[in-house]
Amino acid sequence: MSDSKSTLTSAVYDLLRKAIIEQALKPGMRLPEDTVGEQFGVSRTIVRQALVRLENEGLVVTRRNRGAFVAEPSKEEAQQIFEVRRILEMEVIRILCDRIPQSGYDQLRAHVQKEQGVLGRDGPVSIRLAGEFHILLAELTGNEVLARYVAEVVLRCSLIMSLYARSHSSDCAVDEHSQIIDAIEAGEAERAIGIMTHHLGAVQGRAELAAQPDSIRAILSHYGRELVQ
Amino acid sequence: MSDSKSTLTSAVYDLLRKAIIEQALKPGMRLPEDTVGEQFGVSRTIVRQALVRLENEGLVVTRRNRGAFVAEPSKEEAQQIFEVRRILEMEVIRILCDRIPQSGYDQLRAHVQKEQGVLGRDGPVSIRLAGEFHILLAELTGNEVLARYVAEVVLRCSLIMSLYARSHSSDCAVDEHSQIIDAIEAGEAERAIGIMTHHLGAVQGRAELAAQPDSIRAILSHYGRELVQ
DNA sequence: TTTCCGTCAATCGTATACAATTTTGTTGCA
DNA sequence: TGCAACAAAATTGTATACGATTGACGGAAA
Repeated sequence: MSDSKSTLTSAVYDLLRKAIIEQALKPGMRLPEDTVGEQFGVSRTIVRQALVRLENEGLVVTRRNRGAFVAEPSKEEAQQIFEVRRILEMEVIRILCDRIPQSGYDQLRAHVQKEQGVLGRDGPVSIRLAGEFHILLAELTGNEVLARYVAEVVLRCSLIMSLYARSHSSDCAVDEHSQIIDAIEAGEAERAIGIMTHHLGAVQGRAELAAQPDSIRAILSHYGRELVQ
Repeated sequence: MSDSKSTLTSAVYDLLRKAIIEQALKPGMRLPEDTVGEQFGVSRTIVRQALVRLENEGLVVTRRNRGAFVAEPSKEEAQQIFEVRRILEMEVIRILCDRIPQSGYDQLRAHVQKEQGVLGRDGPVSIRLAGEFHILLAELTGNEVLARYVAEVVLRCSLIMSLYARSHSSDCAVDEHSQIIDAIEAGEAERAIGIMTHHLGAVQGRAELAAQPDSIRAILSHYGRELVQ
């Protein structure tokens, strides 16, 4: 992903992205170029380039002369992202049932074990790991373009969950991850797709049920935006 | 796409992207920040930001301390992009058969007419229009995220065609565009998907048959790279 | 008290400057 | 002639500077 790109820009980009996904930086939060730059000991030039990349991926939005903010996807946008995610991941399953590298199952099962290791806790790590399982699935297809898009929508889904979901409890999710692996290994594409659809539907459902943003600042900033514009 | 960013960066980005798609800037060509900046009368700061965006979309690659180049997708990468395009566009058809705005057919037919208007000529305009038909289809789904990804892969396919295809003659393509519209209007999802698959297959086939890059400079740069690294 | 307007601080948009790195050209030598 | 080493030019990576825009605060008028 970061190719052989400029070290500093990619470093800032990686850190900001991780902070957003792990909810250290919450949706709606401002990201002043000066502040971020001082924090990391780099100039605004670097931060700005990282922000451009983050905006392209939908994790950050910028308003002219106002600066960058962690994205707060609307419910419509969230719906669209989930739809695209479902489209892509269904096809990932189909491809994997057709062709999967030898080490694939080992990698997947190892990842699930990592997930089970942090199962009780409801922290940022489990959020990140849950997403990374799906990204790993996509990478195993060998199609890097597909994997990149899957990674993008999975990350944005993590952001959406942090906005709309009350709890990230992914207890059932981990179990479903195992079921997906089993179904792929059995070559039962349709069953695997069914589990994945159900899995994503559950994730999406948890987001939609808790329709209210759970942070006061998100609510306020939302109302504030309506007043302003 | 460019959001509310009426900035210089977006202007340079748009111009460069158009130039790449229309093959004014050919794959492998260098894009020195100075030169581009002088050409458009802006500083390197602006150009660099535009290049960052173009790289994120896969139209440009940059090598550290070496600068930016118009992307030269390998055949493997081209294959992957076509695969993702097929996945996305099939789903676009399915969605449109399910729901399509009233004005949809008018917009589509108007676009096909524009394509037929430039049918004889084999110039950059027809290349752009052919791609824009598919982007328009995606936009009609109402799913902006989906539309954005479709636009991205379509653009990259245009780049691939300019690398690997001997001729861009899209005579049959225009006709197939009409057939796709008809099938959608008739509500025959599977037939529409069949036509689209065949359509994309033909495009992909034209690219693969002419497996040799048709520009000497592309060949040389490829050999050059092998020697250096 | 409320509303309007002006000033001000904060922050961005852009250009430029300097350092670091790569590429190129040239010279000397085998 | 061919190769190696060194010097010069070109180009990128990063930081800083300055003008421009925005939003906030506060005072004055209705």
